[in-house]
Amino acid sequence: MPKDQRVPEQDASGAPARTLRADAQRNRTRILEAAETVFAAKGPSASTEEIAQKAGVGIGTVFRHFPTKESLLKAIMHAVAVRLAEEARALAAEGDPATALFTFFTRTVEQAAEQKTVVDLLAQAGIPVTVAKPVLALREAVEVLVGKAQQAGAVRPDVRVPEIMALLIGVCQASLHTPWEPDLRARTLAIVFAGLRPACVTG
Amino acid sequence: MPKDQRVPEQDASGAPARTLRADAQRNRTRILEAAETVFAAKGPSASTEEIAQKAGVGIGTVFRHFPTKESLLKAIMHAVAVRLAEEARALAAEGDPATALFTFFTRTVEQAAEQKTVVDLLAQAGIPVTVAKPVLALREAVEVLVGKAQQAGAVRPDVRVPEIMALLIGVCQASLHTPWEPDLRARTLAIVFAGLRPACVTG
Amino acid sequence: MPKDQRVPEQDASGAPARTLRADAQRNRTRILEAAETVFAAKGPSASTEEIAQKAGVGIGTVFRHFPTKESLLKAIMHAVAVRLAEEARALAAEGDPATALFTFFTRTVEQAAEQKTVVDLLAQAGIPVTVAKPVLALREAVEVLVGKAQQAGAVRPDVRVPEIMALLIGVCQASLHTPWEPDLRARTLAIVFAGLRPACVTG
Amino acid sequence: MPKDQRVPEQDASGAPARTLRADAQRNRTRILEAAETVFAAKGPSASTEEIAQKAGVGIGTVFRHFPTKESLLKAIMHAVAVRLAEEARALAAEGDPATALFTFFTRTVEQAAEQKTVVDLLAQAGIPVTVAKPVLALREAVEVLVGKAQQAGAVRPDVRVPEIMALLIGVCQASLHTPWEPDLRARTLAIVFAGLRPACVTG
DNA sequence: CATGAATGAGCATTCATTCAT
DNA sequence: AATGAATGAATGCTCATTCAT
Repeated sequence: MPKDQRVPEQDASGAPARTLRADAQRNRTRILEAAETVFAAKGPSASTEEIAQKAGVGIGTVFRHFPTKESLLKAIMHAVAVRLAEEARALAAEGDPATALFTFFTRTVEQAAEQKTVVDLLAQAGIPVTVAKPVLALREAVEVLVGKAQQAGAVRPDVRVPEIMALLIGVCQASLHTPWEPDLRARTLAIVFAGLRPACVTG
Repeated sequence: MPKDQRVPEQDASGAPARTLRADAQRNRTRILEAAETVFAAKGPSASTEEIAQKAGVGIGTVFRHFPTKESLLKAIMHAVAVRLAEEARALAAEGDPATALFTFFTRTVEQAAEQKTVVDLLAQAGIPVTVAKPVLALREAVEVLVGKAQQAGAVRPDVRVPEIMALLIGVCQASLHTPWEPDLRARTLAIVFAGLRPACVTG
Repeated sequence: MPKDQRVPEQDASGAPARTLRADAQRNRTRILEAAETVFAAKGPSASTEEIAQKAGVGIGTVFRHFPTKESLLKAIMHAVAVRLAEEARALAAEGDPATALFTFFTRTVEQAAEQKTVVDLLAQAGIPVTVAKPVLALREAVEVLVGKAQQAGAVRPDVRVPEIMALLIGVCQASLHTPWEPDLRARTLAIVFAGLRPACVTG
Repeated sequence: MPKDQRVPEQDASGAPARTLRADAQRNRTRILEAAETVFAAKGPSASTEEIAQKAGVGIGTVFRHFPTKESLLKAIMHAVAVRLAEEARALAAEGDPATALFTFFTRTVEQAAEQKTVVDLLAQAGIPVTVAKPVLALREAVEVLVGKAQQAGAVRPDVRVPEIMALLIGVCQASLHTPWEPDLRARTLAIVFAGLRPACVTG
């Protein structure tokens, strides 16, 4: 029945498997943005109604796009996961292997300080077998970074990915509850990074 | 017929500045215990009714003692803070200065893995100027531990308390979202501890 | 470029007094069929959206043809009424006057067991002055059947149409709530038919 | 914890398995009454809010007593079932065996004409194995009536209970959709009763 | 003081209906 | 004409909080 011009999906934004009319696409984006903002500010218990309002759409529109509050949350998580994974891959491709992991770590923590959502995502990215594809992609990207850092001798060879993820999650979480005074974040990360580097003679 | 012997408040339990009838005091304690259990299991969104039930009292009794759900949460946080501070002080008094901090850190993380409440507390204990007395007491106790560890040469002298608190919070939070496989926790802590120890020749 | 040949309305399908484009007519039919199926299965609380989907048209199209859910329901009722009236007339024309009424009665009940819609229709066909033409047509057709049955001596002369309609409605309704075990329906109808036949010596 | 005077449950009113404070009992009754009225008028799709309003209580109170809309409906059904079963038993005990069944039948239909709820109940009392106890009790009471009527020779011996229930349901349903003109109900019942009575010589 | 019934604002979700494309 | 996205009132249900018993 469709006689309208479909729009190819730019999947980078954690989007649905369907093609949408232009205006629907626009609304979908606005809803996601609003949701990201609101959830970031108030956590996942924020009301769907508020999101609809902030997005400037009716409540029904939100539920047409995301049939469940949880599905909306998931969509945002995916978007964030995709973004982080891209950053990780970019750093792995271009950056200095010896510092890329640390850079990624630092940037992610910086984002987390402002975006509760990043933290919530990472919470899901935890260590166990996570199902969602974008989250897995993120973990794989981090694995690459870790591998390169170890080959470059910047990270001890016996360190494994799970504990790095745990630390990443942890510092991000901490940043939520910590109005990092100017360089507290830097000092905290310095400790973690020092712990990751190969030891020397440690008498 | 006075079955009304007043009881002085034992302030260690983060209690109110009033004296209570013996049975009231008993109820207060039962409510706190129930709340700690329930909140630990389900997080702060657990329903007040459930707590009342577990405590074996009516809802009204809960609200008589804690006029707000939030005030109940706060009371528990205080209790936890007091407990942790005591552990810290005990370790500072008795333990080996070189390891006491690490021991405290490890124990706290272990508790956090089971007690969501510990994590929530630490979140409040963050870095900024926290008002609540018990929380301040906790931070002071940690300061002592850090000081001793530094004097013993077990922690780098330039490390300050705020970043240690941040790491403590972080690893605790992470433990919530991480079904720590057998020794993941140990490996994660190892990295943090390595980062805290004095470096050697680090060229 | 007129692909616009108007088509006169075949009123037998309970349709509107307008002429429609050929494709519109086709859609109208598909919607009615879908609605009959869906309403038959789920009753009148079925969602309009589901009907649109089953008909393979957009929601908007449904509402263009039937400006209200109720109007759609009414249209279906009419269609069913027309069908039943036709059956009644056919039986009156061809069948044995002594049994035609009973046959019609039986067939209708059989249909009702599967088609909630038939029951709903009959509910409207009740006894009072019903406005809708197709429903009146049905009642007239039944009147003919009754008249012939009475002339044939198969039905007591003092029986009137309203109570027959009431019984028809009733047994149909009952069939909805009664997983007729093999011949329960037959036994139930037998009682009704026995009640309709002329008594004998009844002392 | 309870220190208040409990009230023994008068189970005849389809009541819960709990004892209630006097005021709660009062509210429960008012809710049931309101619900019976409202459901009778608008069918089971009537809104719970409306019932609360009519009962003069808050919405929360309704849900405290009946945690689900369906549970409320069920409670009413039970109450009706109990009432009908009592009428049946009373007639079986005191009445003339030859007419008791017919009297019960007639009375029930009379009630149904005004109380949609009676009809809805009977719909559930259908023929199959119904689980709810009060409904079973009703069917058993009817069985007794039928048995006595057959022993008295007022009902043909080959008639079984299921078809009588089906007819009862049917006529009740019909009465809902039929503003029975003065004696239409009587004439309809006359046919059913004639069908139930032993035939004579029926040539 | 203790109790638990009552309250009602708040929330996720559905669905008939409207309207821009 | 057809489409399906948008709308928002309505609904069932939860839960912190109040208050009569």
